[in-house]
Amino acid sequence: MDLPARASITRQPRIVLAFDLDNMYVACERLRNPWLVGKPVGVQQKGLLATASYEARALGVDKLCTLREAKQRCPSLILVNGEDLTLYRYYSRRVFNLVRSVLGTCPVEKLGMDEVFCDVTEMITEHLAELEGTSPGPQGRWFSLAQADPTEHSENKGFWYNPSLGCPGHTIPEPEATNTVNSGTEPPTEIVVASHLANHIRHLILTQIGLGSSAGIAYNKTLAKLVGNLHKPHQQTTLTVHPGTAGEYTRVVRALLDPLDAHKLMGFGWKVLCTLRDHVTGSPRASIYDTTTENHHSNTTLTVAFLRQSLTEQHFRALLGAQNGQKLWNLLDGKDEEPVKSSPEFPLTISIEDSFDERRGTLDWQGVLQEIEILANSLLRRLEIELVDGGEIDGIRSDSSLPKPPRKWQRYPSQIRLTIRGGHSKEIAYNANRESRSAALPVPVFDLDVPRVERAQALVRQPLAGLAKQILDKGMERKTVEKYEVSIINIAVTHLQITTPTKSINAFFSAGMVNGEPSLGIGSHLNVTDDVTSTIGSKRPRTIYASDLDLEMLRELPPDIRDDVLREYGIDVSELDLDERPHKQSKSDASPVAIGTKSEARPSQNPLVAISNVVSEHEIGTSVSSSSSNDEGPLSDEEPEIGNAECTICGAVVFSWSMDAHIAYHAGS
DNA sequence: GGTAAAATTT
DNA sequence: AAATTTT
Repeated sequence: MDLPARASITRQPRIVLAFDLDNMYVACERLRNPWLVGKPVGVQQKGLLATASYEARALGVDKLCTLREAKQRCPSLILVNGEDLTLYRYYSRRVFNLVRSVLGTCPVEKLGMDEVFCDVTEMITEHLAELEGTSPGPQGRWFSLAQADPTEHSENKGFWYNPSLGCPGHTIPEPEATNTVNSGTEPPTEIVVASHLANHIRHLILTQIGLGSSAGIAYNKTLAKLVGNLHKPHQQTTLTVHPGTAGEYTRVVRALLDPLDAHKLMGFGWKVLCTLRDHVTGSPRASIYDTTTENHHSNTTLTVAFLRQSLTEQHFRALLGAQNGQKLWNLLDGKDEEPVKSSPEFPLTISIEDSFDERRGTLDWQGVLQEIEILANSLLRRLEIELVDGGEIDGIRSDSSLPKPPRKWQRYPSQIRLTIRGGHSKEIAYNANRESRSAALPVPVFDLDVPRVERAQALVRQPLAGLAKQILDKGMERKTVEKYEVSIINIAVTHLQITTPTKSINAFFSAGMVNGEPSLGIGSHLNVTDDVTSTIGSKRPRTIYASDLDLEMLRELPPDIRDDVLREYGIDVSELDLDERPHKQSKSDASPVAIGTKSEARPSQNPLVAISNVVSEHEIGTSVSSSSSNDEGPLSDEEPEIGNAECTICGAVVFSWSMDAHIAYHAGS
């Protein structure tokens, strides 16, 4: 053979697409409530602005600023509460499923909520092989796709593209430069075709799901992601140089990477940068949390060029570990062999957490248990949505008219872990003060015949209360003798398995005893002491009216899940006239319903159904900063702050601000 | 910076 | 099993 002996231990370069959904949270909120389209929108999580729409950024709103700053800079900013992630998970999964169905057997990896990597080497190679010896017709080339999900997009078996037009969108280097400056090196056909494929997938995501995206196309993950971020909303960028062209590749990639902050490369996180900085500056501990700037990565920006010139491969291996150091060192040259790993159909862990400020997070033992129970309940709810196959598609029942199939768990977590971060000091480094304990997950939590609240309560009694005790009694800070300071509580289930668990726990549901002691009152109906109930959440439960819910949308839900939703909000199903034709509702006959604060732990609406989560002016006032003069909070008023309006078409009463969207809903159906 | 999840290290 | 690190 003419192959050099043991030619490449190193892998062949892969053709990688990296997709990034544009402004995902805002885009999702706009799908739920089209009234938000074109307006300056901010997504709020706790007291901060998690993200802002491009309109808002144009008006001077920075990401990562406090709500007060945001409102100050841009009074017209519309805030949406984004603490409940259900809606984003839903779209994230739809995008992932769509991409996977288009690409067939090619690996598709989900990175977080809004990013997807695809290794399309196989697909491109096969396509090119089929084209061998043929020439493009008048319409160009036909790219035949893997059999897509027939129910959702049977039309889309492929797409036309014109290879002679080069890559759609931006390229690096620019095509002119390729032709004139260099000796006419054309981009490899495979990367051009991959670029067309990426373009088509973006088109599908936009037309079938309604989300805009950006993409990067390159010969490895790091570079694909990196160039994808170069031109952001609704664009794509292709790095056309092939690693085989060693000289040119190095030149182009270095020109690209050298001026960048190394932090932009995957793997160069805060810790790694601190380690490197300490050794470069020779001043160990110079880079701990900087309280003056309140910035985690600090002072000196380390560029890729600087790192490569001031340190060596050996330094990297010594400082960061032989394996990891080598990988990171190679990254400085844009060398990255990380394979695109197919994301499993089910995650390996599922966790849920809530954060607490001093007000909410200074709790006695009862209070801690109460918060844990709320989280446990949310977690169980999520497990049922995501792990139980009850004919759900993307978390929503598909057809309520079919006989209900037996609800079967698709995965069984076997461990449960409780993590608590104590203390509210600003000084604590990002991840410090976290302690976790884990235990076997009692099998009876899978018994769907037992009401979820009961299973949640049982889970608190065993084993969560015990785990909490272990954590809190081992040197967690407490404010007074009987108050604990907690800033984060997280509950995770892990070790998800396909096989049904066997280990059984005696009398799991029998109330009363924890470790031989009488159990503490946990359920809200139990012997909760004094003011605990009334201080659930940072505000008093807000009064809303049943008519505030979008009845039209609710009617569309299958009865069982709809009832479940309503039950969750404590709404008496009989109050709502859901199964009959809509009749007039006026404010006076709508019944007040108490709803807690919005968060993942306390969802206040079905995020897929509610028209939106727009935060009222008053709430902004409260959450920004406690200039609120009374402990009750301004929202304890009987009157809703927001005007309602009655739909002239169906008579439903909705928020005034959502009427546009409501009308649009009629138009669309 | 809040939330979720994975991988790696101890 | 717990803690750390990254995205």
